[in-house]
Amino acid sequence: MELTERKLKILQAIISDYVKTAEPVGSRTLSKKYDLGISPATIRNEMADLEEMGYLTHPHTSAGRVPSDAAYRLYVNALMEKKELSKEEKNVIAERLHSNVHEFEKTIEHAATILSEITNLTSFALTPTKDEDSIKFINLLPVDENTIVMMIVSESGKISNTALTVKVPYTEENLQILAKTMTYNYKGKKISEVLTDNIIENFETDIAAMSGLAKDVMPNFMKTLEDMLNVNLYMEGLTNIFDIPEYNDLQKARSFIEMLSQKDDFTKKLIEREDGVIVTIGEENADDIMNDCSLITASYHVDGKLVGKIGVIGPTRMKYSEVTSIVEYLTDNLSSTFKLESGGNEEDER
Amino acid sequence: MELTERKLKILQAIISDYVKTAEPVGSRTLSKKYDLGISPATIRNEMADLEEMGYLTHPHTSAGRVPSDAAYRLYVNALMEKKELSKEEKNVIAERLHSNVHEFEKTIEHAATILSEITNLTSFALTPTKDEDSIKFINLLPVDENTIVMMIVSESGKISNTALTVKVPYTEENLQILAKTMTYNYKGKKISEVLTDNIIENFETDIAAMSGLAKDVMPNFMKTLEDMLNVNLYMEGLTNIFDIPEYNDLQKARSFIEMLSQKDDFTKKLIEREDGVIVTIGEENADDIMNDCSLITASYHVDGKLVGKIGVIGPTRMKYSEVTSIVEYLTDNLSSTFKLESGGNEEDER
DNA sequence: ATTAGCACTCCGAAACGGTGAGTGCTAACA
DNA sequence: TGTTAGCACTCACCGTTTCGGAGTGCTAAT
Repeated sequence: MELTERKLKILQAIISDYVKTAEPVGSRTLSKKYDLGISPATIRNEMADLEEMGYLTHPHTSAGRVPSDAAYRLYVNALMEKKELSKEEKNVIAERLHSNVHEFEKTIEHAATILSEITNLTSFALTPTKDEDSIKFINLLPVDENTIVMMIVSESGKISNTALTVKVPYTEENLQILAKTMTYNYKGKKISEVLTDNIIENFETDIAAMSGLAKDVMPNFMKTLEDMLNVNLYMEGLTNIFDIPEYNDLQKARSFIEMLSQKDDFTKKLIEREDGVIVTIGEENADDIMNDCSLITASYHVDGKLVGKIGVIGPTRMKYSEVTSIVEYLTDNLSSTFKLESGGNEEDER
Repeated sequence: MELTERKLKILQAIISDYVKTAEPVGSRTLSKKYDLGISPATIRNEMADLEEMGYLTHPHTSAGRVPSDAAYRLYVNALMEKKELSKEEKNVIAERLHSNVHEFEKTIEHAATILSEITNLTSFALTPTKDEDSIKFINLLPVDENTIVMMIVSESGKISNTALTVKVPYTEENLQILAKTMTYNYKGKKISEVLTDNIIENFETDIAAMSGLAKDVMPNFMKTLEDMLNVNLYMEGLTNIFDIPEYNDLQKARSFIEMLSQKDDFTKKLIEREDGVIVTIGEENADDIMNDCSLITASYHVDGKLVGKIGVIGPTRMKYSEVTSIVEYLTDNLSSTFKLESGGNEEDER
């Protein structure tokens, strides 16, 4: 069967109405509210066709029609006109985002807050995966007799440090030497490689002769590196779910919240998604428990290399056009923020 | 009216039964399940008395009795016998806690996880308030031409650092001098005082002559100090609420989750609570939205000075005896862990 | 091809009635 | 005088029924 112009119009009207009201939309309502120039009966015929084609469903015989996942997909791919955010909207977002840039992670978190407040959905933000990140230098600093601080700075500017207790006495000179040696050995190496290869072991035997210090330091070194690879997930507006009619039911609200509370699982799912603006609708989500959700994510870049993600999750019935635009604008904005911040000199246009 | 021995026994039985079943308990059930040696009719009379005295309520005429907040309070204060945890239980907790001590904050977070899993309630943990913490030393380290790292170590062992971009060129010597001067000026001062007094301004004028470096460094210094004062709230088992019959209702579950999602507010409430093991029941909680929750918190100590909190929140119907013991044991354990960690000298068994 | 008309379906809200757990009261009992 | 058995009464709960309305699909007329 052909998807005629008229069918598309009707479909669009149904989607638009359903997104607003969350009620199955009937032929009468449709012909009244949207002047399509045809009578309810005609619309009914068309709707029957659309249902046959898989774009509409029927909660039950005597109810109106509801768009299927396929309908939303069609809408997102073809029908939807990208909503250009107005100047004011853009300003609001940009201003709010920049009102709070003094720290990297805070900015990311803040972005999630903004996103949630604007869309009234549950939003999340993922700090960059640092697989590509490499070690810039390592420093060891004395604190007191049996405490030292190990500091690791990565190429991307991430700093991580740990206090560690050493059992053997140390001299400041020893520390310096160990730090220099470590820097010399690991500088430029990818963190993930340092962790997977058994570089550490080799190194330990090399240096063992020098001092027992290394024995105290190295295990912590690895742990700290692990921490540096960890991504953080921020989530905002979790309780917005309660305002959404689809989830006006204890079971559904429960499973939604439980799903998002499994932060590790959810993080993994997010990391696996492709970069760029990605929309997955209902059953397109591999995971069963997300089968009546839609997920919109977009990736931002730090320094052109590291990639983090930000996005929203909500019912399949959502304002795809608007939300997509907002998510996209936010990530663009984040990317450019982090380009400026890290380098200061923006000569490259990639 | 007198609270006779028998009335207390009945009350205790009612509480015990209600805590288990979450169903209003009737006179017949009571006389059958607990051999009090009196008939349902007698129990009814006593229950009527207890109701008059404010210890019981009636959901409706023909329902069993339900303990009031006052009853729980009485129970906690007088009736409850402190449950001594068994050796195994203690071992399980201790082992789990110590399986993961490589980092301070992680340990705290981990404690919350354990607590939630054991009690099946929603648990939380608060990192110590650092009002009392003071600065130990400050260091500035070169990274590249226009990036340096500022590291602040506090008396309690907390380390915090930030990368900052400096606009003026610097020499390593300059950094050293600035760091030394800062350390000299702030060492031993409480962080909160440094932030509130306008020490900074004075300092800035002092040092202005030396280099423009200070201008780049000082604002970041304050921000980092602020961050160091911030406490973190970890929460676990939020969705346990869904398994509790009292919250088997969208409205209630919603308000519970919303309340706990206001992390800032909730944190404030926790900080304001006294130290030690504190139990607040239902309407005893100042906040309206917590009027049908009970809150059990206890404080742990770091290095004998800083105080953090850990606890659970759940329906007023909870196993006070058990939960209190667990919370207490956990905090004791945390306190001694952090004593060991910082000091190294363990005088206690284990 | 479109539309008006009509019988039909089915959800959801409201009304109904029976059941059972539990109470309060009274009178008998030890 | 405290305790208990008996009994009438209450009321949430649950399944059933009823009814109206929104919406459909089909057919026949335009």
